[in-house]
Amino acid sequence: MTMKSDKFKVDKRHLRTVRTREKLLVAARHVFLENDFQTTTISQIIKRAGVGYGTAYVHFEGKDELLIVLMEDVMDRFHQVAEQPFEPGTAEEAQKQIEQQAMAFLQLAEQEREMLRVVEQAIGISYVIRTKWKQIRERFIERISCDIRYAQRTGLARPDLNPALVARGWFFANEMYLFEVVREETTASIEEIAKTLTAVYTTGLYEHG
Amino acid sequence: MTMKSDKFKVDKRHLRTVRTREKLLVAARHVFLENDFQTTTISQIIKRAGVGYGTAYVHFEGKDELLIVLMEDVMDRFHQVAEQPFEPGTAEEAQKQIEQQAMAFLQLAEQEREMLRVVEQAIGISYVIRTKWKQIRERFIERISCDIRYAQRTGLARPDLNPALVARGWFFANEMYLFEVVREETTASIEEIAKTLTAVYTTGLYEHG
DNA sequence: CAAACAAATTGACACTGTGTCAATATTATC
DNA sequence: GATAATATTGACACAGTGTCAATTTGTTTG
Repeated sequence: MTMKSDKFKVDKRHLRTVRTREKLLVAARHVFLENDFQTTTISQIIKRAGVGYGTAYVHFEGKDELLIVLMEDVMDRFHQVAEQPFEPGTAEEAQKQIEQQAMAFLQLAEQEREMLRVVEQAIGISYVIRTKWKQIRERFIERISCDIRYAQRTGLARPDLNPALVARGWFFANEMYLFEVVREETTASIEEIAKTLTAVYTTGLYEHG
Repeated sequence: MTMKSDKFKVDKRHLRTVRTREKLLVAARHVFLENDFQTTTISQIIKRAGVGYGTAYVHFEGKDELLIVLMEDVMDRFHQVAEQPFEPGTAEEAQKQIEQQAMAFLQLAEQEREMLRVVEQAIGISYVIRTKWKQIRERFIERISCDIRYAQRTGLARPDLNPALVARGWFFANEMYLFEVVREETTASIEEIAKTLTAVYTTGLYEHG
C-alpha cells in the first residue's frame, strides 16, 4: 500500500535519526534539571544519551537549541494563558478576570518550576533563549494592551493612559514574581500575590473617596 | 615629620600596586563598554592595561570583581535615589513624590546607560553580580515598603494590602523599565513612563465613581 | 652599598569546554 | 553484492580560565 510505503515507510535510517534525537533530548532534560544551564556541558549530555560527541551537533546547534526544544511545552502553556478571553461587563468583573489570569500565570510558575529555573538562567546567558522569552513576553503584552483598549472603549478603564505602557508595567510585575515563585524565594502564597498585584493594578494603592 | 613618614610615606612599592590596579580598572572599563560582558576577556583587559596576564588575578578575583568595583559609583547613585524622603500630607502629594522618584530612577538609566548595559548582561551570567544587584533591589523594596506603611498609618493608602508585596510589584515594574531604557528599547519618553506607572500604582487603571 | 629580604609582576602551563570535519559505520538502492 | 546516501563518531584546533614557580623591583639591614 502506498499509505504505508509513503508516509509510514519503515525507514530504518530515519527511525535511527529520530531515536538519537530523542535520546539526546531525554538526556538533556535530565542533565539540565539536575544541574543548571551554565554548568551543563555537551559532554555530560552525550554521555548520558550514550552517543558520540559530534552527534549532538548534528541534531542541535548547541546547548541553547537543545533547551529551546525542551522549552516548547512550557511555552505553549504560557501562550494558552495569554489567550484567555477578556470581556468584562463591570469593573468588578474585570478585576476578577485579571486576577484569574495572574493566578494562572503564577500557577504555571509552580507547575513548571524546574524547567523555568533552567530557562531563567539561560535567559541571562543565551541570546537565542532570551529572544525566545521576549516573544512570549511581547505576546502577553500585546494581548494585555488589547484588553486595556477594550476596557477603555467600554468606559471601564481610564482613557488617559497609554495602553501599551500600562500593559508592559503590569506584565513586568507579574513576570518578576513569576521567577520569584520559580526560585521559591517568595514568602506569600501565589493567591495573595495575584490578589495584591491585581488590586493595585485595577484600583490603585491610595484611597479614593 | 611623622605625618609624612607614617601615613604619607613615599612607599614606591605600594604606589606601584595602586597604579597597576588603576590601570587595570581603566582598561577594564574601556573593554567592557566597547564589547559586552560575555565576550570581554582578561587577555583583552591586561593587554590594554599593559600588564602581564597573572597580574589581573593578583588584584581581582576575575572579570566579575573587576566589574563590581566599576559598578560602585552607579550603585551609590541608586542608593541615593532610594533614600529620598517621603512624607506626603495628601494623596496628591504622595503621587507627585512617587512620580519624582520613578523619574529619578529612570533618569539614572539614561545617564548610566553604558555601564548598566554591561551590568544587565553580567547579572545574567555572574552569581556575584546578581547578588550585588539584588542588594540594590532589596534596599529599594525595603524603603518603598516603609513608605507604604507610612501612607497606611496616615490613612492615605489602603490598609488591606501587604506593603511588602505591593512594594515588590511596584519596584519590579520600574526595574524592568529601567533596563528597557538602558537597552534603548522603549518608544515612550521616561516622563511618560514614570507618569503612567505612577498613575496606575497610586490610583489604579479602572474608573472609580 | 651590597647582601638579604619582601613584595609585586609575569607568562608558561594545565585544564575545561566548544565546534568542526575527515573517517567510519550504517542503511538504502540498483 | 556493489554502490550510493546518510548518520555517527571522536580526535583536533581553538579560546579562555586560573595557578604558580620564576623573575623583577623595591626595601631594609649590617
